Parts: sequence; C-alpha cells; structure tokens
Amino acid sequence: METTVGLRERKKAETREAVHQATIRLAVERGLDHVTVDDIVAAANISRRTFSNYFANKEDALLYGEEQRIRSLLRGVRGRPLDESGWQALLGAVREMLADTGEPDREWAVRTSLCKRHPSLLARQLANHAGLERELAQAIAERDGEDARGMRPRLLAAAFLVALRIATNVWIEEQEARPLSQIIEETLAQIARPFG
Amino acid sequence: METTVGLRERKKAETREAVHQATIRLAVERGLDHVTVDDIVAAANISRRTFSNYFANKEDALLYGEEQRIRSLLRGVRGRPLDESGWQALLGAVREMLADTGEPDREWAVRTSLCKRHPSLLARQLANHAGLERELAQAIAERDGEDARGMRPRLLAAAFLVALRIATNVWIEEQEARPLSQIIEETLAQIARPFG
DNA sequence: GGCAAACTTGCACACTGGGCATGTATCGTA
DNA sequence: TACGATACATGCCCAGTGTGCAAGTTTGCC
Repeated sequence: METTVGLRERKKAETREAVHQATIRLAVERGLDHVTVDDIVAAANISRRTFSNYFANKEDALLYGEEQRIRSLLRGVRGRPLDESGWQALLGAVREMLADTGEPDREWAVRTSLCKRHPSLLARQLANHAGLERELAQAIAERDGEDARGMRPRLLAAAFLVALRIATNVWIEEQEARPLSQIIEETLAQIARPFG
Repeated sequence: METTVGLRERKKAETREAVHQATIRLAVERGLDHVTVDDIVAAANISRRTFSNYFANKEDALLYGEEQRIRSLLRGVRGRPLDESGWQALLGAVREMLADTGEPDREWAVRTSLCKRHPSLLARQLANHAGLERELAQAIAERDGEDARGMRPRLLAAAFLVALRIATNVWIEEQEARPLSQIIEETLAQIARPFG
C-alpha cells in the first residue's frame, strides 16, 4: 500500500507509535492523570521537548490511534464508487472497514473505556469526531450534489457518527459479547428509521 | 421562582457570573488564548486562587452560560407532562424554552462562534453535550418504559442534540437572518424522517 | 455578641507548552 | 562517496496553570 518511504519518515512513524503505545500502557496502569509527560518520555526514550514535537499533550498522544482510524474511515468514504449516494457510501465504508480489520482490537475498547472515565479525553475525542463530521458532510454533499453548508449533509454525517459512537458504547458495556459489526448495523438501521 | 436565598449564596452567584462575563468580554476582545487567568481575575476583582474555587479553567468559565442553558433544557424535559412520549417531551421542552426566553441573545451566538474557532472550547462544549445526552437518554427511557442502557433512548437523545447543534451552526452561519426556532424545527423534522 | 461554617486569599510547588539555540542524523546531488 | 542543505532531537528557559495547605475574613445562626 505504501510506497517505499525514506528512513527519516519511518523513524518518525516509529517514534510516534512508540510514544502512543507508552501513553496507553501507562494510562491503563495508573489512569491518565497519574501519568506525567515525563513518565511517558522516560518510557519511550525521548526527551520531553521531543514529545512536544509529536503531540501537543498526552491526550493527543493517547488518542492518536483513534485519529488514524478516523482518517481511514474518511478515506474509505471518499474511495467509494461514485454512483453510491452519500448514505450508501457511509454504510459501505464502515462495512468495508470492519471487514478489512476484522473485529476491532481490544486496544480500541481500552481507549474508549478510558475516555468514559476521563473527561478531558472524552472532550478531545468528541472534538476529533466533530472534525470528521465536517469532512464527511463535505463528502456527502459532493456525492448528492448539494451545498455542503446545507443542513441535510450535516445531519446525515452527524447521525451516522452518532450511530457509530453509541454502538461502540453499547458494545463496550456488553463486555464485547456481541460482534461490534452487528451492533453497528442495528444502530445505523434505527437512526435511519423515522421516530417520534 | 427562587425562594429568598442567603446573602452568601447570592454573592457566590454574582461572583461566578462576573467571572463568566469578564471571561467572555476578554475572549471576544483578544481571543481566548491571548487571555490569561490573571487577566480574568484582574477584570473580575478576585484572586487567582479564588478563580479556581469557581472554575477549573478558563474554558469552563467561558462556557458557564452554556452549562446553565443545558441544565434548564434538562429541567424542561423532566417537567413535561408524563403522558408525552420521550420524543414529544424533547420537542415540547425545546419549544417551551424558545418561547420563554424569546430568540436567544447575541451572547449565545458569540459564545458559539468562539467555539468554532477555538478547538479547546469546542471540545469542552461537546463534552458538556455528552453529559446532557446521557441525562436525556435517562429521562426518555423513564418515559417510554425502556432500559436506559438500551440503544433506542440514547439514539433519540443523541439525534435530538445533533439537530439542535446543527441548527445552531446554520443559524450562526446565516448571520442570524432567520429565527433560530424555525431552523430548529427544520432540523428536528429532518432527523425524525427516514433517510438513506 | 460570639462561635462555627463557609469562603477568600497568598504562598508554594509540580507540571505544562512552546520559543530559541545547538548538535546530529538523513537526504539529494554532484 | 563526499558534502551542503534540511529536517529533526535535545537542552535550556520561562510564562502560565492547577491545586494542597494554612492562614485571614465574611456570613449564618443561636
């Protein structure tokens, strides 16, 4: 998938990943607010100053994986056949993603659980979602030939993300008893149906 | 509405409001990240330490009004006649609120605009919404006689808030040309209708 | 008036984010 | 392969932040 990329780029990616992993590990062990940036850099063998070159703060370091997942989903939507409507493309992209990566890793569940306990994490995660929502609305508007500033594309994008978010929460609360893909299908079906 | 309350309580409320207003004023003047807590406490005539007794940080101070509005909406929903369904109660509460306070003040528009520019504000605002969402889901579940941990009450609450949030954004982007209440009715109608 | 509880304030301290200067690894090119 | 340019890591520094603690001060209540 990736063309051969320079050593410099690879090292950066490795460092970023190492910092991310170290942050998760420490946060799981002690809870994020008993982890300082100094702890993280010690675990990842970099200087505190370097940490700042990669992430603005520890929340970002922890949620880096989430950010990757978000970018991936967005790429998926953009890459769907152009004859699909906006909503179809959203459904297609999420199904494709679940099929590709199989059931999501426990790490994801762990990250999401951490978010529920820690307000500052939840906040940042939702902000990431908001960014995604805007991009999705844009993509949908292009597909359906509408104005991206209109309300319909935005409502579609937002409703879609709501369904994903709630499905994830349910999945985690059920201790991952059912496959996530099944729960997602349910929430997506529910939200696409009229209520009142 | 309020029973006579002690001097102490009144003073606290005044101080909190003063800090809140000072924060908004300064943030509008220079942008929130060119405002320090020291600036705020100077403007509000309190010590830096006291600031922390009221708010955890300047974002919270700025969004205090939003928090009030949220609590008010939640009270509204809880206070709706018990024969209304969850969704009806949501609609009723928001209409009641708009009718009571009339068209929302410019201050609200200003706050919301600030959020769009400043990521840390957006994050905190969305976290507040998440809190409200949980409570709304709870209230809906009670009305409709369902499990609060099931997906339907949550989807209703989330979809409702999505409609409000997007309506607000549209309203602001249109420079408040149309009444907010009208835009809200539109987004609520849209999201309650099937799509795909 | 006077005591207790609640609140404010100043101080101290660990932690954070980021600008700047300097050393070091990598890259592109001749 | 050598070398200049560039990107990156690091250390130092400093303003800003959040919070526990130990006073002082105001308010509530008898």
